[in-house]
Amino acid sequence: MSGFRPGDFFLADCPARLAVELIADKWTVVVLYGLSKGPVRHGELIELIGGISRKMLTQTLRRLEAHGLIRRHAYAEVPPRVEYELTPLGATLIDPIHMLTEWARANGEAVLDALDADPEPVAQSD
Amino acid sequence: MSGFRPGDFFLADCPARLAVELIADKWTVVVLYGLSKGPVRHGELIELIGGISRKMLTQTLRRLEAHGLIRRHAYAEVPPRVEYELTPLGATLIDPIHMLTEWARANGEAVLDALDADPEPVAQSD
DNA sequence: AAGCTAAGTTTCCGATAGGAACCAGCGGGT
DNA sequence: ACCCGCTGGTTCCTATCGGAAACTTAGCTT
Repeated sequence: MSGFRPGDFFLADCPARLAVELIADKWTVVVLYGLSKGPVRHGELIELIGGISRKMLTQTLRRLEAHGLIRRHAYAEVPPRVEYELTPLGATLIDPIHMLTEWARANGEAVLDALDADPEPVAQSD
Repeated sequence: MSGFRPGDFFLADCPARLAVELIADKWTVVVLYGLSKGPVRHGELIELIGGISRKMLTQTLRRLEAHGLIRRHAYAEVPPRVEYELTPLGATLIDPIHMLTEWARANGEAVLDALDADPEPVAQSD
């Protein structure tokens, strides 16, 4: 075909695809990054991240918890206090995420330049 | 707050967030990976990737083109032939993507284990 | 003339995303 | 005694996402 052979991982059915789809949504990477420096409370994440709704945060956290990437710690206090922190497994994702953020810092502007160099009607305002 | 100071990149308003949101959708990373070994035709990508619809592929390719990550080459032939390839900018994304796939290869199974260790009703079958 | 081909596009429709607003439990002010 | 508000979470509702499948275009084969 074009350099790939049927056994190549990542394309079609393979565990890598599952894993990539796990983190390839709007908030997962941002939330993981927000937890990268230690335990953080729900409300702290809300203002830290900026732009995420409570619902999406809770939903993202639940999914990460179910996938074993973070751990939830609810303290029986009033008002409630809930902290989230990376598991050792989750911590292994921080390096790849840092590579992405490094790329973004280095090339983000080039992407934006390309965007308004082609003012084609792609109808989206990323 | 919890180790972050206001100037930290990535959280809230910053170019890194824009860039991460650019690639944080279901297909972008997979398509870029599919192009990582040289020019590929539309139809080749369809069967190479497996599971993507023509519509989503076209849409993803258009967006990547608009962001300057890939280049489209349409040959005036019948039946049509269109090849896509990474731009130099797009090629810089391959390394971060490889880190993700390496992570996935190493830890994908652990994630799946965690998933069916918590059979909580998260109602999704990633 | 009919049918194939490859890349797109369009239409239809179910699934998902995501914001606004609401809920629960309890301590404190008045 | 009553209401307020703090915090994490959930419900409701709509806009968007995204897949399946039909349609388009134009030259070549049969």
